[in-house]
Amino acid sequence: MADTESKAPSNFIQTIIEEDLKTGKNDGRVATRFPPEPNGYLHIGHAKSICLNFGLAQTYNGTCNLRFDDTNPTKEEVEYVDAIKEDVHWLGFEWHDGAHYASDYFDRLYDLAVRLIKDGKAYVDSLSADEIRQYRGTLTEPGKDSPYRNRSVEENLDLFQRMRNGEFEDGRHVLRAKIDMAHPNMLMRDPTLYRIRKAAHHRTGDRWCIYPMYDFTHCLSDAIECITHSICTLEFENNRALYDWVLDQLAMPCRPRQYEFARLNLTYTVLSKRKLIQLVQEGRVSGWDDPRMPTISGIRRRGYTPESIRTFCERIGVAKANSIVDMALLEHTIREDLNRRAPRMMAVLRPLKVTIENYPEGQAEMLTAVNNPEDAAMGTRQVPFSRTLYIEREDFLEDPPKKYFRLAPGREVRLRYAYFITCTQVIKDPHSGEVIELRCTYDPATRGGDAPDGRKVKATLHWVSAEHAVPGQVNLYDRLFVKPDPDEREEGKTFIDFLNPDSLDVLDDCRLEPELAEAKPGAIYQFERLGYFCADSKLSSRDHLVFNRTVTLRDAWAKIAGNK
RNA sequence: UGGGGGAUCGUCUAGCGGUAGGACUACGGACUCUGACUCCGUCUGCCGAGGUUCGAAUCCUCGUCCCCCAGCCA
Repeated sequence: MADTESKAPSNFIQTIIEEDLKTGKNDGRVATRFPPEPNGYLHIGHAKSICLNFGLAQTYNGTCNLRFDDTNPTKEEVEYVDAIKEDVHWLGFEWHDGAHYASDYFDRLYDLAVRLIKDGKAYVDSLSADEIRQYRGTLTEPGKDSPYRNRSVEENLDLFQRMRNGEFEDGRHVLRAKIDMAHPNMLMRDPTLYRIRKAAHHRTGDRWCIYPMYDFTHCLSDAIECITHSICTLEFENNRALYDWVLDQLAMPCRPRQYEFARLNLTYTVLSKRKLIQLVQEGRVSGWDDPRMPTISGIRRRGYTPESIRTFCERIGVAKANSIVDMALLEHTIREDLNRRAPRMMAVLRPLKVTIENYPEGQAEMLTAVNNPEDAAMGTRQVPFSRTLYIEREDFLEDPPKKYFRLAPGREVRLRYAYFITCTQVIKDPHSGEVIELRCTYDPATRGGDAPDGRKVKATLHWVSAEHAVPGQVNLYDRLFVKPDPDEREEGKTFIDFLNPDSLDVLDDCRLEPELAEAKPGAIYQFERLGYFCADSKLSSRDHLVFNRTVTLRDAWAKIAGNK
């Protein structure tokens, strides 16, 4: 309590809430809601809204409802409601009072619509969709009244009842609010309140053949649930007038207020359900939970933690100006989190054979490796070393450029937690000329990785013992799009044209430190010097290990090398 | 051209008449058995023009640019 009072509001919505609290509005109650339509999977943009709404409830000791905005049976499915629940839970939030559904309010909504008709505030229109569009006017020209606008209350009541009874085909009639066909706000030109849709609803089945529209449903659902602050995104600013109009006509016990904030945009990805569903349907990704997808399920499978997502949502802030957040911030928050908690392991993704010529054949020994230098409590483990090893192909260069510290002919480097080795000979495939093996010598005095004579090496390489290593597949993921803003208009092109052809690189000949054989699906690791990885929650098993790269480590060398 | 919103470092964001601050990025350095982490340092910003004021990102005026709205989607 003292905590929330002493902290300065961190965004304009908190400022509003604190003002409301100060003036005693809503009896000091704060009630928010997260209202997804179950017509797709949640993405990182929704995470912003979830963190905001649930976070506000936590901060001000209020409540936050989960409410499915399920008023369009032709687009909604239970698969989506289940996925949404799972995602909200995974993010770390518990909704108040069980899941709510707008469809739970269909009866009440219907009664309220009848009341509007009785009050002469709504009428059944029998114009076709096309005609309604024509009658609406344009941005600069007023619309004109429908010829059905002045039907009697009795006739409207009768027609609406018969709409409900299923006497008419889809599109034959609609219920409209009677507001003002010349209103400068297009949404106020007699908006549609109900339409006929002879479709089964995922919860109400075929009990209904008329369904309420968003603008009628949302505000009343908020009022029914006694929401105090109804927070939505900027594109609903125009809808606020209608939100208020509906609530003003129907005296509800609670009077919620709508506030709008800018939705999240992220570089190198797209965050619109329409586009994400297209990626899935066209098979550009393996599914909603493809680790390249910005969906919560994709991000989760990629190895992101809920904590890192919440931190991200805090850092991006909440404001009213549209913006595009740099993907680098998201990557920073996951690195920050994983650095603290991910056990370190050694994994060689593109193996290059190394023979330690002066190490006895058939011998092996265990060396002690630190599990996490950031957390001593995570302890140590034993890693086997032997005469034949694998190192990363990119850690050897026959003709190294200036600042390249790694292995090269005649050069000495350290094998992490093991020994100093020196490259004495390079063996190439006689046909291709490709380097296929390195012959090296090791210095037995450097066991553990320190030279008693104090000599230094510039590089430390990760490695695995050939006979002890376990095979595995590693999926290297990169940004889904090549352009920071795939939606940016370019002649004749769509966002599909900017998909990154290299967003997935499957490496199936990787050699992993033995301990990784025990990796449980979803387990997170840092593969030293490479990045953070997680065992794929769907595909990884003891028999076939599959790891997903969550994010690379920051890489100073890549920058140096890349700049030339 | 109607109505509704919005403009602060490269990016996101604070500021509420009194020295423009933070985070990310970038760059430089220190440290290092991960070219990681950590630490230190540097660069860059109030959309423009007027006005009010001792003093303006903040108040006023006039512009400019950007976003949203013409679904029986949400």
